[in-house]
Amino acid sequence: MTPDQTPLPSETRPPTLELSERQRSVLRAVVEDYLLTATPVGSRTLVMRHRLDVSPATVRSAMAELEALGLLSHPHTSAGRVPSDLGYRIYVEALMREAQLDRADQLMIRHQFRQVQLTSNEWLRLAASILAGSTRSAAVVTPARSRRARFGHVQLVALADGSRLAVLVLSDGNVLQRRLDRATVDRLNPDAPISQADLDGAAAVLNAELTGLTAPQARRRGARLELLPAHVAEVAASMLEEADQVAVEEVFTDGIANVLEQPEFAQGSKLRGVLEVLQRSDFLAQLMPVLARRSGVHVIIGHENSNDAMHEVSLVFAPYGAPDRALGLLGVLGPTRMPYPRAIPTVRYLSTLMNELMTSQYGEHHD
Amino acid sequence: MTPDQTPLPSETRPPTLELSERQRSVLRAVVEDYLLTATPVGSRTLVMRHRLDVSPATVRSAMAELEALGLLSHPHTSAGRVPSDLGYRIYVEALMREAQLDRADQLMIRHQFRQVQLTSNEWLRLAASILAGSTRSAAVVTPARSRRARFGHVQLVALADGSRLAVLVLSDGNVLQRRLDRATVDRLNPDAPISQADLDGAAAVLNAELTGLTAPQARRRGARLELLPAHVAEVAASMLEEADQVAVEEVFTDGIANVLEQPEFAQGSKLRGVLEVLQRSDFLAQLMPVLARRSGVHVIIGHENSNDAMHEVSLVFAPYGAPDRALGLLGVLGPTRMPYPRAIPTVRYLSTLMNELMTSQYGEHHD
DNA sequence: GTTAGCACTCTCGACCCGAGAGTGCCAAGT
DNA sequence: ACTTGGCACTCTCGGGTCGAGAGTGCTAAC
Repeated sequence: MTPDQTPLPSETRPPTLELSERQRSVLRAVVEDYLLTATPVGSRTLVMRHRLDVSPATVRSAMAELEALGLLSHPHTSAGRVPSDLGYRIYVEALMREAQLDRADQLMIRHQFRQVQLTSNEWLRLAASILAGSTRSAAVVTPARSRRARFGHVQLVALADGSRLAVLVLSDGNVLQRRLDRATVDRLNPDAPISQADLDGAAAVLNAELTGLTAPQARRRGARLELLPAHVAEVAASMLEEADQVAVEEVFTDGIANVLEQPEFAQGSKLRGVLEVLQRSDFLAQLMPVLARRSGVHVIIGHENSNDAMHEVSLVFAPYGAPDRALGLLGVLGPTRMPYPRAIPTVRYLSTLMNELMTSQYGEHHD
Repeated sequence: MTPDQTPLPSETRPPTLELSERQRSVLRAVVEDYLLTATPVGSRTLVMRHRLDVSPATVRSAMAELEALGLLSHPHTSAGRVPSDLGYRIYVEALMREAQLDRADQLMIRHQFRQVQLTSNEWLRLAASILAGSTRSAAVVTPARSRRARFGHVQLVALADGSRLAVLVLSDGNVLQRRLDRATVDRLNPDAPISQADLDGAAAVLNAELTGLTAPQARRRGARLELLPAHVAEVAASMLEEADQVAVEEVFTDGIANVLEQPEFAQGSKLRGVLEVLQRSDFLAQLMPVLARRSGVHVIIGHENSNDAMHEVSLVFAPYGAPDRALGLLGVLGPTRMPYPRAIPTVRYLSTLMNELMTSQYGEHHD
């Protein structure tokens, strides 16, 4: 029942489970209290609020031990204790209870997805919105893309205004479209065929050439594309380029306002760096291979994050999509004082749900 | 040379131009000083910094007059003056200089658009990024959509996994795609034709039925769609539905972090309401008709905004796109202490640039 | 109409101080 | 050996005071 998280590259295993039963329950109580109140928690209030059947003095000594182990910290003498990043990790891995989302919540979420006939992008939007609302944190969802997608089907359409539309279906289920404006069409091929029939012929050539190839393979075969009519070759090259930038180019976020409300980020400038990193798409792109290595929920707490700007936030993320096909990311971002017991099951459930939706949408895969 | 802004529904014209030359120059100096420093500005520093050839005492009396007119306000006795919303408006309409973007900036922006072969959505992303960077405010860009778009061309594609892809080109240049998963295909039509030729035939029927119609017209003709094969009718209905929700469903924002840095929003919770309103798409949808009524830059300052949550922010927005075709919104959002002299020319330039791009992309229109 | 002078007001930061919370340690109890 | 009550100690936080500084409004003189 212990959930499936890992610290990132996780250099060395922390001195985890050498904790006594008392230490464990005190740590759990401190974390859970702090998650709710956001104020350092003292021995007295801890005993009262969590019905520990010991005296504050006993709790104090346990706290001192936990602090020596690096799981708790003191803002200053004579304030209560606050969990350290390591403390949160122990909590998440060993102390947190109930790692399953309520049946009721599951149904509610499912219902929202069922309610409307949604297109793929709006699934992502909805997923972000649900994540944000349910965890009161910022949610991030990236579309599912495959690094090794193969060309499926190309379709060329002649439009009334003289421009051309190219639609490319990839094997990972994504659809790319590119429009060639009339100026380009004219430049490339002043007397190009503009009948739909001609374009169908060109598309047939492209399909024969490209279907089943990955973008790099197709590029290697680029020389032979030169034989194609100029305006078709242009489309093909442009498509290749686009299919190749698998970088996460589009990110759906929601609930940034939630994080603004957290006392940790009350003076908004602290969030600035985080937002900027999040915007820079390479951050998520960089996260992708790490998360993709193993399915399930990954938790990255504070300094475990390799990026300096993220030292004060936690991420709860999961990949979704079939591991050998298109992969996307989905998760939440918040202060290290993140409601893990809520966030982790929610992210897990949503990732499995998205898996379901994607396979039902695109059918089983065969290759 | 006076720029082309309007207060929103603008109930009554403010007691605008009854200002003496002295009052005008003092108001201008106060606004420009405050835009830079964000601190209430006093008579002494004003005279020094802006080389007014009068004594502080003279400035003080002018300030008192301006305050009586409601253009300046006092945070408290014995602090400097701060422009009121009305003061900003007078400034924007009558006092602001140089309403043209530098040639250098124009070229730089153009260059960024030229540099990469971008698809339509990435234009929007780039536009938002440029706006945000150039004005140090939050930028908002919505895609161009037409309320009265007509159906252009429908294409149906049979995919390898048994699902169908429908691509619909609208007269406003937008391309919608919808995928029918295999389960739906099977349910609707267990022994549906799956050859591409069959789908081409069905597409031809759809094209004949729908081309040139608006979504409402097409819906009225819905009865006749029943004659179509079930799986095609399903696509058509689903497309109709999608084409009809012209609501601004997708909004590109950038630079929210910029606003977080402004002292006005230092304690982030003030931004919360603003972000929420911005997320709720109906806000922009509601703005659209107002802005669309006249092209050019519209400035909405603080309380001029009908929405309560926006009482402390200013918007500098412009529509883009041909007025009788697809229309989108583009602009920036920041504190009422917005750098208008920078923001207005930038928004104006970007809106004309997007106009250019769209017409060159989609060609001239004929109907 | 403009300016210098002047009394007045208000904020802001520094400082102090006491209350309160919480700790660490020690000695006594079980 | 662990637990507990007691106690001295430390540190923050809020309130209050105070002086400096900035800025105003008014008035009288230019």
